[in-house]
Amino acid sequence: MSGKDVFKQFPPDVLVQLADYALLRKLTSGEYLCHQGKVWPYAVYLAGGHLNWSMVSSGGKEHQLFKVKTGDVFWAHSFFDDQPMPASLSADGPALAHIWPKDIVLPLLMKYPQAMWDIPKKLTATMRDAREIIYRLAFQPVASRLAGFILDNLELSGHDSFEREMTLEEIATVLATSAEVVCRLLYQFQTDGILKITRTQISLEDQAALQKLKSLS
Amino acid sequence: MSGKDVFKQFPPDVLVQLADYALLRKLTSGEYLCHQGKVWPYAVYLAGGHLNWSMVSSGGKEHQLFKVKTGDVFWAHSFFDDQPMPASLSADGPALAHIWPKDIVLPLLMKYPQAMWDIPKKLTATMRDAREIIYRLAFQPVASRLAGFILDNLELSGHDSFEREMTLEEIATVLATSAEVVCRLLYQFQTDGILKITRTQISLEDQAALQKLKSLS
DNA sequence: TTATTTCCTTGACTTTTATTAAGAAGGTAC
DNA sequence: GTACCTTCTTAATAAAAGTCAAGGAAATAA
Repeated sequence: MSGKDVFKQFPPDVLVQLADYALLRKLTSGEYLCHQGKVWPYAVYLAGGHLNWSMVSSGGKEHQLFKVKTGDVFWAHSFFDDQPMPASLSADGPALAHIWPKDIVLPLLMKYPQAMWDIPKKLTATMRDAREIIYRLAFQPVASRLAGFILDNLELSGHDSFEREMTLEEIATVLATSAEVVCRLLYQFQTDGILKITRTQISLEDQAALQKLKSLS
Repeated sequence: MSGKDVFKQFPPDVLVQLADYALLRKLTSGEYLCHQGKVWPYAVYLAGGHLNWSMVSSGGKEHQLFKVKTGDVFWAHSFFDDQPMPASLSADGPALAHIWPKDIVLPLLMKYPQAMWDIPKKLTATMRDAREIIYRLAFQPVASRLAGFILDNLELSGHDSFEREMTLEEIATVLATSAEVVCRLLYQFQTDGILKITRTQISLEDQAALQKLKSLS
């Protein structure tokens, strides 16, 4: 997710005006900013912390689709079509969000088409993310999805090992599987000489094998 | 998918101008309008026939995400970000498409923000569709997805039975499974008294049971 | 510290899904 | 009609994933 691109296209005086109108929401860990099923026509600028964008099934299972990170802008679906939100945003740790109701932002967008043009750009980026999620669910087994998840985290950490700050349960909601399966696969990877794991740390032993495991569809 | 909403927001003279600039593409069955992996910055108005929006995995499996129907407008991802297309559009039967390159449409959108505003609306609708696909893949077994597929087709047909015009192979690409599994499940549904099937026809016997099967996650 | 809770780990088992192979049924071309 | 090709059907088998249950390890609270 890129930064607050849309807002860059507004002239300075409008930015000041927007800052004035922003509602500040301080969120404690786990608190919800918006709920699946509720109409919520807002734009969000996340000034601090992370938000989880996740879906809950009728059977109570959860699937986390992506995170909104500090500095990101999030445009709620309801902002555009006044329909209920298809998923929920909840704080992953303490977070600070600036939010604007549709009524405030829409007139400004109409006045500054350059700013509005950044919205479809941003939505397209989100659609590409969704496409990746579908690709993985449709074509890749859990082991491949887990391999991809680990590679992403290793890249983020910059090292060849990382402390995971997510529980197995949370990882499972990202991969759309269960904690037991994640646990078993991690140890399987270790048995295969691909990783070394402790209770909370994962370190890479064989990058090529992990890459291969990720991409094998 | 709704109709060509965006174009309704342009004044009549602009619509004439757009009609002039449109490139006409006649497609024969199976022909591709755009290819996954290629940059393709166009907007499409489908004047006749259907298009399939589908993804292919590195292993050669296909997953059809949705159809573009007669009268629909399709905004290619590349139109907004100049990146390669994440999936392909191919003709499902003969089709006629009007296409406009980004260079032509973008200046007009900038001039008529009312028209541009319909784009995020449209993209949001597509994102909601993608969300449904993810929901089904993440939470529902193949049997539930098939139940939903049948219910959708029954509703479209307006009767309590329909001739399927798709092969089992095609249905399988929609449900992200294999033709054999689809076949077996159909006969399973018949055994359970939910459907009656022939080689090409499906008729409903127990709507409640099918509904339940669909929603059980 | 001890008690309590959460998280991790593992085994046994079941269910779901995929794969392979073979043959039958229907359609199409000649 | 016959030959050919596509599609459908079914069985056998294998692989993948989910579930349940139990116990251990670590973290946290009292």
